Amino acid sequence: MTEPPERPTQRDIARRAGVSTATVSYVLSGRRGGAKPPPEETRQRVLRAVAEMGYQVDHAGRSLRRRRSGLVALMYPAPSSPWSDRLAEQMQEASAERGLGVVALPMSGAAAGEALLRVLRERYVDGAVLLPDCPVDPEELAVLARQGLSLVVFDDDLAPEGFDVVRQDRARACRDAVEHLIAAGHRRIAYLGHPGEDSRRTAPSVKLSSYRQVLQENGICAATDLVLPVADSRSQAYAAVRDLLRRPDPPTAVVSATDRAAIDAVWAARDHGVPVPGGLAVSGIGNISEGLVITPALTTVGAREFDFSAQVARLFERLDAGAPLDGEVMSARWELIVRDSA
Amino acid sequence: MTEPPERPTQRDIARRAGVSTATVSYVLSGRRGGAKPPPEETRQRVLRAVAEMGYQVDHAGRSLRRRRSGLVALMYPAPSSPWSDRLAEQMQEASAERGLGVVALPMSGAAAGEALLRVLRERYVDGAVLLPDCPVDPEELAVLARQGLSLVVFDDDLAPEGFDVVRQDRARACRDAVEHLIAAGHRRIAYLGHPGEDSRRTAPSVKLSSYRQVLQENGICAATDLVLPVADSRSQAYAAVRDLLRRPDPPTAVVSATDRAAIDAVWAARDHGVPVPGGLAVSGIGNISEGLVITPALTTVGAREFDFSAQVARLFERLDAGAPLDGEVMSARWELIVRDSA
DNA sequence: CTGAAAGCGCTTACAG
DNA sequence: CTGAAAGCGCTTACAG
Repeated sequence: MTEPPERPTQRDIARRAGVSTATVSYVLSGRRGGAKPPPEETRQRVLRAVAEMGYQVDHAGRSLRRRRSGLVALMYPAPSSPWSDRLAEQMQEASAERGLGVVALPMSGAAAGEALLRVLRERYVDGAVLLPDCPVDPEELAVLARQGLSLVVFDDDLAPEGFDVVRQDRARACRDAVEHLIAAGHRRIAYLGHPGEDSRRTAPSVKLSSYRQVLQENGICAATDLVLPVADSRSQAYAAVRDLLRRPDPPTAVVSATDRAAIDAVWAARDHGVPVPGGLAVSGIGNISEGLVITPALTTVGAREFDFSAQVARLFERLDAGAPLDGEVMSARWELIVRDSA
Repeated sequence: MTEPPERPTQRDIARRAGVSTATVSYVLSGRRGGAKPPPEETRQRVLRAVAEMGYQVDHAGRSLRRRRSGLVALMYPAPSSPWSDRLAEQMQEASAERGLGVVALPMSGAAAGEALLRVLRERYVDGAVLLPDCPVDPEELAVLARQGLSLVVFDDDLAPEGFDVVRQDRARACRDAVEHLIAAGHRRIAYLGHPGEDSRRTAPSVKLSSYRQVLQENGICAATDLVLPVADSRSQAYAAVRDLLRRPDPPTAVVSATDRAAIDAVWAARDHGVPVPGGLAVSGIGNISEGLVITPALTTVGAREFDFSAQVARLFERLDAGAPLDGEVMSARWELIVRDSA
């Protein structure tokens, strides 16, 4: 009794159980329009054949016929963060309840935007949540939404056009952080940014341009040698801040595009005898929980709640609605959270 | 001229361009067996129709027909880490070159193992890399591999059965770390572990059981109040170590299941006036780059190279091979990396 | 209550 | 060089 060399299909099951493929499908899916389900005896025969042959439904066949993949995606710029992990987890839970699956699309490198769009355009998934800074063309999103794709997009500028938009007001919050530093008397303020942040599609990013704007508004020249693309790597951030502090004219404050890098900025300063915030004030962006627990607690900018249930619920509302819904604007506002590091 | 209300199909394109669907398919895929491709004039007509109607190929239709999804998956236990991020990136790059897509499956919660298996069983992907501690039944993997799924599995015990296995020898390395602490005279050694680590399918995990074994071999009673499930959260790890140090009989050393938590253990100790390693020796597991840069540099256990190209290449070899390949054993050995924190 | 049949969108040997 | 046709695996109105 050798293992089946091929994957069995419903036809194989039907033959073995002595029923039609329709009956097999009804038994397996539990669906049956309004009508009664097959009687227990038939059901058992089918299930036995399924078990004996190791039958598994085929995703391609099912989703072609159903016109639905039963899958949703979470798309976010790499590297992942506690926030993207958390959202993935919440989507996972909500999806499992409905028998749906979740895939994550961490976008790294140049090809990432294209890969993301393919997943949406070719209908690998029925819906998706896009976290901020996903490199996609708003036009495209509107077209996809019109074709029935369920989309919840974190973006501060995009108008909702058949998809929902989550506003965070990141620019405002980032500006608040820089202004906070300036109000405390800082003039030499370094910025730890994402690599390539300067040349994004909607270049430069909200974070970097907020930094530049506020400096300019306050008559401070934004020295280019104070802008460092190290915020995605903790070790790079640590090393960069260490080097910064060794310069003849070190900055007195740092804003970091990520809390991770900000925290390493704090350690770098402390390790080199520079007190925080006395010698170097540090503000992060993102509000991860680690910032609360370090000494000094990290001043940062971000959402207060570690909770995306409203956004996830909205995605599933869209999925459940037969017809396309109008776009809605939701809020998950970022705020300046002043703690001890700045 | 309003937007098409539905997604156009190749039939629509064919009609518009005045050709057959076969020609449309040939033009779009660039495939043509051995034969010559359609002439330029026809090609242009088709491409124009595609552009005008906004045609996008349908993934379900294509993969049903091709018997391939053109997708590979990376599966790993949540939360993500620099290693999983890095592997995702490398898979992304290699896949983009071949016109394939990559999805990540971070597994969190109880339903995760089931969700993972569904993705593999229902053939949502053509292949996958499974990082250590994915909660799957080896039997299942063998069956899936036999049915032609390409699988590269990080596991120290599993025999390769139609899939490849990457050996890391994690138990050995973890034991080395604990022995290193004991050799330095430590007797009260705390362990920061993953939540639920004690009751895994193959319970308990390699890391925890290595810790317990070495203590036992050295006649040290493993106090249960020194085992804390905080290694997945930096803030929890920080708080836990802080509390540990306030006890009347604090531990003199800590082993952590993650470098992240180990690093926060270092900070917690330093913040509370306990020198590292003098007052508290700390060893991590994982070897993330951040550990190199902190002060004191983190002693840890892990792979030396931040590079998965051999494993990724092997996955694609499998994918490219028409027939199923035998299972191969690869090595990405973990080592004890002694630096300054222990 | 069950089965025969159509058809989801695509690809590909094959006939012309 | 191009098109008609079969068929991938599944689901579902529909006829019996």
